[in-house]
Amino acid sequence: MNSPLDTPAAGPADSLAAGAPQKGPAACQKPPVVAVVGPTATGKTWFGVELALALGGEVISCDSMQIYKGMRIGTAAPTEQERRGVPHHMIGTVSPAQPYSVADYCRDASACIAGVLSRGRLPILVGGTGLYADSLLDGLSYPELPDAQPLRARLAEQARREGLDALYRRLQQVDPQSAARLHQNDARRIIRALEVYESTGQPMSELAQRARGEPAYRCLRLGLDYRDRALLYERIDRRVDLMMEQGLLGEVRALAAQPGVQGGTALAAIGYKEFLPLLRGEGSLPDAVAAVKQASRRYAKRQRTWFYRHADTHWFYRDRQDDNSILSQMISLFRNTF
RNA sequence: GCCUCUGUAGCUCAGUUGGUAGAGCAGGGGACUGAAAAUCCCCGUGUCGGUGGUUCGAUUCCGCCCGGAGGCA
Repeated sequence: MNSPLDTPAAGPADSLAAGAPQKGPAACQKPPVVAVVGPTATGKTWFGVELALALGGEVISCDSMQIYKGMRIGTAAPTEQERRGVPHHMIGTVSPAQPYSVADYCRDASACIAGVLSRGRLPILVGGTGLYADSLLDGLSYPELPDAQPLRARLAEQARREGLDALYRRLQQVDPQSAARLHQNDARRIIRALEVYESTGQPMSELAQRARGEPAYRCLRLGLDYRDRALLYERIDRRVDLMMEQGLLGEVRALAAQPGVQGGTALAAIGYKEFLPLLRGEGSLPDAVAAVKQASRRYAKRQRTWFYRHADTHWFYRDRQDDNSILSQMISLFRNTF
């Protein structure tokens, strides 16, 4: 078999398959996963590939937008060249006309991870969608529920007619715990909580408690970031300019022209939604490009907030250390962990 | 050279009939359990261009200086 198991560089899968000594008593029960997280444009893709090459791994994308077909440029999904022969999963696998949710992601990504492990390789989760990463890695379970779309549409319509506070008051009666947790303006979550109640007959707060499962993997979380925020913002700006050179506008046009994508999740992606007015003949190209850069900066900030609250993440700052030393630290961290 | 307008938060500007100031945007912080690149919450002290004067008190009125815009020669 010509797997990385044969190479001395092979890591976790190696120790798993060969039954090498583990740290900790329960360590050998759960398979290892390395996760590379952080804000956009911090170099997650590059480090993911480097780690895969060094440790005998395959990359599993953890990105709510890279999952869609036909969004390569705007989502900065890795090209064949950037992948350098490392298999990548969960990129461009779903039609942009199709809704896709965390639950779908957890199901599909777990299957992917199982496949990677069965090949004796290390699964490396790479991406910036915090909800997806935590749901998968912390073992949140999403039980099968009936399709919520019609109910959701009905509730949204009701909010438009009677006002959101009507829905909020209803939630206060039906699921006071969730209502207390949610802000009265957070339409998205209020509707979601009512959805859960209507379709299951149980308050979301109770279901969520029961859905808190055991993590399925032993996970090493690696975070990438810049200490100097201005530096990251410069990188974001440059990357957006590069996307324009690569033909982002054409990609948006092609995507928007497909049947069934209007109003869907895919077109809500940063780098796409900002060009929609332009396609209708409103606004200027420079303004749209500036809007993409700004939305990306804000997104990076939200991602940072999300990932920083996870205490067991090892952070690396690319403006403090050179990439090779970060990489070798990551690798030795990996060897000490598994 | 003369005349007019203008200089207030990172940017665009408002305002104080003289009691040291506030909006939008930018930015910052936070939340997040089936749309998450989504959705939502909170956060505004800055030599009011500089310097003299009038005044109990000037960012506000007056003089001069410096910067910007326009007009006339």
